[in-house]
Amino acid sequence: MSTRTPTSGVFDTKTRPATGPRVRNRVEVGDDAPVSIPDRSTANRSALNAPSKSGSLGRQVARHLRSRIMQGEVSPGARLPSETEIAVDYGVSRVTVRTAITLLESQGLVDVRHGSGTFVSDFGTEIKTGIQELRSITETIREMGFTPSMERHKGETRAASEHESKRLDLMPGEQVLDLQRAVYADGEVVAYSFDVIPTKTLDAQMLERMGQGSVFEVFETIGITPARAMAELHAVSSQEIAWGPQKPEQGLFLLLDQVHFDKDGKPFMYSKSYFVEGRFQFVILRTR
Amino acid sequence: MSTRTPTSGVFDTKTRPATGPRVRNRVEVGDDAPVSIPDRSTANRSALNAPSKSGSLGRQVARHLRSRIMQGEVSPGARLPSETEIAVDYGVSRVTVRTAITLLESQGLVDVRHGSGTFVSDFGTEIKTGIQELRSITETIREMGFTPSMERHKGETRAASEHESKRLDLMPGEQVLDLQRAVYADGEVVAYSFDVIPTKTLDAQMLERMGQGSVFEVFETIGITPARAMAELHAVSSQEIAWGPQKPEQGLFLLLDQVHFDKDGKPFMYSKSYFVEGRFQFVILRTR
DNA sequence: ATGACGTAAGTCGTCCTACAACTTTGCCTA
DNA sequence: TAGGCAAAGTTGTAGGACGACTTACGTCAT
Repeated sequence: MSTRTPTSGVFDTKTRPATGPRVRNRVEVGDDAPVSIPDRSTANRSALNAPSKSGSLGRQVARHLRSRIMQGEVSPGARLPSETEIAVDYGVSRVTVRTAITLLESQGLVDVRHGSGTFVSDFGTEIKTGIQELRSITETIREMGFTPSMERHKGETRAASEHESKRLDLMPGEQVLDLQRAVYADGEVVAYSFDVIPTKTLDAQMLERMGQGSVFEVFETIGITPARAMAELHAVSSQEIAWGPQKPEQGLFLLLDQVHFDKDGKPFMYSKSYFVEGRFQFVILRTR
Repeated sequence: MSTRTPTSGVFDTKTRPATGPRVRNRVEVGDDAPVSIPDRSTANRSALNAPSKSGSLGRQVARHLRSRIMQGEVSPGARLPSETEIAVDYGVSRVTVRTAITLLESQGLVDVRHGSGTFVSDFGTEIKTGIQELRSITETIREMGFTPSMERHKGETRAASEHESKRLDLMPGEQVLDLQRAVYADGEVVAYSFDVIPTKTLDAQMLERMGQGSVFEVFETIGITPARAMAELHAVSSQEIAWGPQKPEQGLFLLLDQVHFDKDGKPFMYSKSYFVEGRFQFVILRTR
């Protein structure tokens, strides 16, 4: 069973220059047994209740399958159980399983072959680093096996600029929280984050908590869940961005300029994230 | 019915500096009529035959719906016809329409609301610039309303480097076509493209045609269809990349370093695309 | 006239059953 | 041994049905 491994190691980290912690997943392309998943008779049916109550059934199944895949329960390249089996396993209809699998396929996680089966993509383990995933930076760093930390450089309320008002759909002169922080992975700076948050719907206590932990967590407590983000990508070379003792000398950054929207399509945060070139690995999966 | 327009105009092009042709879509946030689509009785059924024969029926419908949306047939924010209507319109089952819509939803093109309908995302017209779409650069430029052109700077066969062999899964020393081209939009250079293509499965005539038009078109004729691409993003500042009279002086580029895979998961091209910062707009839609 | 409430129509979500299209396997035959 | 054929398994599509949710509208009481 140890044959194959076709495109394995295409994207490993060997070619990295020895420059600090390269934030990225380790690639572990596993076996390709045509077999599938342990016994687990009908346990997955109830597994849906606990963590993922939100969204349609299809989404819930997709989430659960996704986590199982990423935890390595199915090796990259290996076949998933048939749609019928999965349906029985989760106690849902095959239609629901199909919507779930369609979702995973569009995310590039699996590869559906007519008449043959559904296979886990060979770069399945990479994808969680993907840029189209909506996660906070610290969360991403943690998932990649590093210890994230942040250092607040600035945190004050001021009037929004014209540019910010436009992106956040604010009235001119409305108050915003201006948050400037450095993001570290295992003690090395990997990004500089500039967040702008309207204070209209926030009280003082929340503003305080924003500066400490994850901004998204605070939003979560008041029922605001990020649903989408529109981002622009830019290459930036400037000495005006970074600060502190670890300020990178070359001043090269990858800028992720993005507006975050909640599920109702309302913008609730505008952030510019300057990633230090070479320290943070962006992987994109493009699909047909 | 002319109310609403919730988050319209969040991403317009007003803030562009007057620097040449900014390759990007013009945003035309239209009305938000709950109405839908012109008459067209049952014409769409046959419309599927012509351009899009490949892929499942669901994919074909998705492609066609996609093009209709992007051509502005439905304004952003407006509702699509109901799934049943679309099914009748195209002469397919509602199941097929649902798989198509699921696809579009996962691409962020539409927003499906239970009990209400399917709505075109407010940034619908932007997304075609999206990075997760798999298209050639020239194709993208053309879709954005500019006239693409290319100028070949170099086109020769040589042995693959170790780095390239690894990414393309080649034996050491295998021959590759080294293609270096400048990409123009309306006569202004927007990118510098470095493609490396294994010559093993190609004859001389094809190698010649590679240099001229779209590389993907040539691959198409021999049955190789791009299915996925893994890309890395980098910010690059260098004077060694560009050439010619329009060589940008600041030397700032956004590098898309990617390997293209066919539907069998085999790599068939390795390309580095250096986009001149500020000339080419990258928009990313991130979803939950 | 105005506001709250309930009803009905429209739409998406899920289910069931059935069959077609495709892939893979393995057996059978020449 | 090589080729082809058949069968089993899997995904793709179809049609019908009902539940869940949203919206609009009409009714009724204030």
